[in-house]
Amino acid sequence: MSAAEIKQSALARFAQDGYEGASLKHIADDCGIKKPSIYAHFSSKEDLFLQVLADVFERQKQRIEDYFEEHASLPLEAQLKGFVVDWQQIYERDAERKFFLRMVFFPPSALYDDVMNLVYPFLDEQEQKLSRLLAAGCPVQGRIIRHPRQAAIAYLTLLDGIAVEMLYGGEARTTRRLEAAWPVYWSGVSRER
Amino acid sequence: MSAAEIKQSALARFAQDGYEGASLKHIADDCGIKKPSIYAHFSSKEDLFLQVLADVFERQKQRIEDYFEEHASLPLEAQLKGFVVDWQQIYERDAERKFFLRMVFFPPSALYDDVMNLVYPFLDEQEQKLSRLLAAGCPVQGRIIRHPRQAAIAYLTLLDGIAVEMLYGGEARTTRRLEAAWPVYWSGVSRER
DNA sequence: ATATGACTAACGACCGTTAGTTAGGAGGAT
DNA sequence: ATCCTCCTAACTAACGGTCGTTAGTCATAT
Repeated sequence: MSAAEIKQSALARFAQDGYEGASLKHIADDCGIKKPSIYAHFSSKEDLFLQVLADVFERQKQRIEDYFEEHASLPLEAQLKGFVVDWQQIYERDAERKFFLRMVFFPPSALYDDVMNLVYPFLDEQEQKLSRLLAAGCPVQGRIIRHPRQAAIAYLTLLDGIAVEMLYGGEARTTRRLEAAWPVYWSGVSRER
Repeated sequence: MSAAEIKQSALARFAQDGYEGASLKHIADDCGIKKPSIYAHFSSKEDLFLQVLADVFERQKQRIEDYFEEHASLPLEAQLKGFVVDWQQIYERDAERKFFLRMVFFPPSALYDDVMNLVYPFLDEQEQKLSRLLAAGCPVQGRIIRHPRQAAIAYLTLLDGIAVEMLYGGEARTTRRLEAAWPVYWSGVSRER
């Protein structure tokens, strides 16, 4: 049994039941060991949680970076919409996103500061990156008719709206929402109709 | 001490700490009684929670209804944007919204079905009402260039995106998000630029 | 020989809950 | 008016269970 396997089980439990709702016994059961064995790898529940949290944020950052690097040659609209689709597809089979969203929206109140010290820089960086992307992809006579920052904020709003539906709506409802909201967003920020 | 006061304290605690994270002791302390006294009014923690939940959904429904009735004479855009603003302003001083959003997004896993039996009908009704509003407000040669249902879904997506920012972003960030995203939405669904 | 990572046993604290008690107020009968 | 009764809503004490955590032990592999 490795620390990585424990973190994986913990991730799933934290995502499903929250920090307070997830017990070390459940986590231990999930990966086939006894509760005190966790303490051979982590000094406390809090320690386990914070390590999972840091890992998730790191991977999340990496994944976003990878996506936009891989699809840099696509037209801007395809890049942006594809990112949401990609996000959705991974989410379906990935407790990581649920954990991520849960901790961003409702961090355990005992660890509020620890969580938010990761969340705020992450969101700011994401907004800046998007602003640059929107500004760079559409120079002087480009298609975007909004200020890049405004288009970025609106995009993040859309992203969150989709994310919310992911949390409880299932795949069909999420797709429906994306297909309805994307054209509205795109025609709202671009010259196209 | 009345049952209503206990429910109010419970609401605040459930909103802040979640179902599992909120203990009866905390709730009792908040309203100045001892823990077992809660059982004079509620048969269990679950009972208390479910009563709070039902109340919140009832009031939420009522509030939405009242808003659109009061502002029925306004132009459609003002009605729709005003609703978001109204929502935001009430939220600032109201644990009720936080509770509502928390339970919609991350219901306690032990009571998942009870919560979702309230959530799904609520959301469906809201979508239908919005569709009717958008369809009725903009007949044949109206301003909306989208199918009413599509405009409604996109509106709900916007609403959720704003709600997310309310949860952790504070008032300033929420306003910034609304001011950025609203024009994008409106020009995306209407003839106006 | 030493270190790792499992284990069992048990700790104190807190959880939701129940039992049993008590103060206070309402209503009715004398 | 006063007594008696009943009900309500609070209380203290304590229950069994689970929580996170620690101590101590033991097999395995380096």
